[in-house]
Parts: sequence; structure tokens; C-alpha cells
Amino acid sequence: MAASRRQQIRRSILDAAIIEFSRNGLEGTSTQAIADRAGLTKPQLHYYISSKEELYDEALQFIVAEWKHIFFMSTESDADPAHVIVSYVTRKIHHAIERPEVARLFAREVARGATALSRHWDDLAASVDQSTAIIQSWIDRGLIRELDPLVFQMNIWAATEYFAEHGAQARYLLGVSDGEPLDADRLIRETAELFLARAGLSAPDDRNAPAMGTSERGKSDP
Amino acid sequence: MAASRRQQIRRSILDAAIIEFSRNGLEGTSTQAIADRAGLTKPQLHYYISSKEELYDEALQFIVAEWKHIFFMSTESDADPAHVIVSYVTRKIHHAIERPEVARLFAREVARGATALSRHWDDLAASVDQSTAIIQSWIDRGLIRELDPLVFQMNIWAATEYFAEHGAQARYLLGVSDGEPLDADRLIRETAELFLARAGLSAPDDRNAPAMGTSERGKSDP
DNA sequence: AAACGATTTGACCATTTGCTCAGTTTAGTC
DNA sequence: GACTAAACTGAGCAAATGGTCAAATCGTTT
Repeated sequence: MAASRRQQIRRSILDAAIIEFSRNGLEGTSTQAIADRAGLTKPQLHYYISSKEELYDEALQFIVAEWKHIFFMSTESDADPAHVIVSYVTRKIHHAIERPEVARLFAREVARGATALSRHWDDLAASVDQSTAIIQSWIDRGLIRELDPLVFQMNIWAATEYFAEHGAQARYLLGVSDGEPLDADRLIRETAELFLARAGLSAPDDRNAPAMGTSERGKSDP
Repeated sequence: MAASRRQQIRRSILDAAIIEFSRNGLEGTSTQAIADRAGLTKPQLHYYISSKEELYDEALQFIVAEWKHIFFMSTESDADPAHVIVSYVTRKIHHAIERPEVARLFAREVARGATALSRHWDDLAASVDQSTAIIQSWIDRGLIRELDPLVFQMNIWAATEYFAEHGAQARYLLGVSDGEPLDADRLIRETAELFLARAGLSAPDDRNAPAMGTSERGKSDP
């Protein structure tokens, strides 16, 4: 709680930077805009940071740390595939909806060629390989249908990150007003089912299910 | 063929603008960069365009026209669902791989709130509604499994557009060198199967199939 | 209250931004 | 070759960019 004033300010700078960078990229973001959002003057900003590029790096650094918690499939090898898939999809969609800036900034950097992330690419690749191996083992053990593990993973990333980048579109088409949050449950349910179906699985019984929430879709209970 | 010099130049400006805008956005792109890419001097560029914003609008306009051909599910209502799904996925992935700038610029604009596209949003929404109705009719007629038609469509967009935005990542993880094209067939096959499975369908027999290509995956023919 | 380092500020710099304009070159027509 | 309109150019504009700096302020410690 007793964050020093300095730390508080640095944190608000970082928050502002992440938002601005995620919207307009490195080139498109002015230090002025960051300063304004953080409630500082431009020279004051430069008192705390040394350059825009360094701040950008710092923002990426921060993002990556958060990202790593989310991005990787938990791979306790004994876990039930259906449960792993559902919890992964759930986690990623929630993150996409709640912190779209993080996913957007990350995606933007990846799209740029991810030079500033190159240090982390090997980590990512290694972790992806690991997940690929697990999925392959599911196939080999006959737990799920045969599929392309790598492309399967990509499809999961695609489907889950979509809501970060296209939240406005989703809101529009789902008829959710701008302020209101997206109906995460609806998205999660259908999206999880998508990947379960591909794997030839059905949703795991919600023994201790993480509050899948109350549906509002009219036609339920057959 | 006999495009007047003027038209040629305007076209090369548009091409350059689309590439630059898709990479760095409106703010992040300088007229100098566009001029350079189009092989013009800056005043020369301004001889052909009136302002950066207008050029941006023009680029969007151009994109949207191309996009409309690709984005919407062909909905001849009598067509076989499996065939519609596969051909849609195929078309969209090819487009994503071959003209990533288009998808990227479009996505970027949507993410910005798509104010410049607002004029087209209703078109889009109407067409989406139409597709939704068709999918619902498939469900009602028992042709496919029960699912959320709207989120199903979003998932298709997500999966297919992913390769435009994350081509570099995909290349890296698939072990495809930077110059080489992505193995579209592999992506299409797995992605199409994903949505077919969700719908409870299997791939349509490839009567006149569009050359699904030769797989290189080691372990085949069980 | 004097002295201290940590902040904050307004003025300012060089460069780049989008864009203009007077004038020059080019291309086509008579 | 003279005339004209289209195409191009160098110089330069005001504004915004990333960043600096000396001087002013603040909070603490003595």
C-alpha cells in the first residue's frame, strides 16, 4: 500500500503508455499524449523516463510478464483434456475482454515482426512445443480425435484473442452498448464447445465449475 | 492496359498507402513514407492527393470493396452446409495470406472504433444477420448441430483472419522461412475441420475439390 | 531557519510533420 | 517552333515531435 510517490507515478506512466501504445503503436504515440494521460507535463514525464523507446520496451516487458501467465496452456500431463481446453479458453477470453490493451499491444508487436520480443520468442516456441507434445500424446493415447496440434493451438489463440482486437465489433453485433461489458459466458461457451467438438470431446461435468454464470439465452432446459 | 500515366501513379500511391497505413496506422504513417514507397517526392504526392486523411479514407474505401467480396458467406440457401463452410474458410484464409495488408488495415480500423467505416457497418450487420438466419435454418432443419450462429461466425472470422495479423508468428512456429509462403493447405484443412466438427459435419467429398495439395506430415496412412 | 536533495516548471532546441507555392520543366497540339 | 496545360521541383511555412536545461519549488533533516 505504501507505494512511494515515485513508484505511483511510474506506475501511472506505465499504464498510460500501455493504453496509448496499444492504440497507436510506437510511432503513432506522442510523449505528449502519454504525459497527458498520466496527468503530467512533458518535461516531468522525461524526468521519470529516459526516452520513448525505452518506455515502450518497458511496457512490452510488463506485458510479457502478464502474458506468460495467460498464454500458455497449463499442462499437467495427467489432467483431463476437456478440462484443460475449457479452462484455457475461459482464461484467455476473460483476459481478452478485461485487458484488451495487453492483448492488442502484444499482437501489434508480433505483427511488427516482434523484434523487441525476440528475446522471448524462444521461450514461447519452447512452451508451444511442450503443449504440442501434450496434445499429441492425447491423440496417441486415443483421448482425443486426430488433429494438427500446432494449427489447433493457433486456432485457439485466434478465437480467444479476437475479442480483444474486435471488442467493438462484437459489442455492435451482439447488441451490447458501448459501456456494458461483453457477455463473456456466451462467448466462452460457444468457443469452448468449438474446440471440444474438434477434439471429439464434450464439456466436462461442472463438478466444481468456475461459476459459468447465468445464461440469458431464451431457449434453455429442454 | 492503357492506363493513363495519371491513373498509374494514383494506383501506385494507393498501393503504397495501403501498405504503410496497414503497418503504422493513420497517425504513424508519414506522407514522406508514402511518397518514398510510391517513388515520388512529397510535393508530387500532394499534387495527386489533397490530404493524408483523404488518402486514408480512399484506401479504406478501396479495401472495403475488396473485403465485401471475401468477407460474406455465400448464402445460396440450398447449398450444402459443409460445402459452404469449407469454401468460406478456404477463401478467407487464402485472402488473409495473400493480402494481409487488406485484412490488417480493415482490422485496425475496426479496432479504432471504425468511425471511417460507420457507413458500411449497417451493410455488414445486415449481411451478418442474413448469414445468421441461414445457419439457424440449418439448425432448424437438423442439418447441423445446435450452436450459437453469431459466435460461430465470429470464431470463423477470428480463425481465418488470424493468419493475416500473425503471419510472422505462424511462419516462425511452422518453421517456414521469411520469404516462403505459408502452407495454406495445412491451415485450411485443420481450420475447416474445426468448424465442420463443431457443426457435426464431415468434409464434403472432393468431387471437384480445389487441389487440397500434398501433405508433408510424416505420419499418414494408418 | 538554513541547507539539502528530490521534484516541477517554462522556455527552448533541432528535427520532422503535413502541406503550400512560385516557378520550372515536360508533353501534346496547332 | 510557338502555345498551352499538365506535371514536377526546391524552398519554405506553421505546427508538432522527442528531448533538454537552468531556474524555481518542494519536503526533509539538521
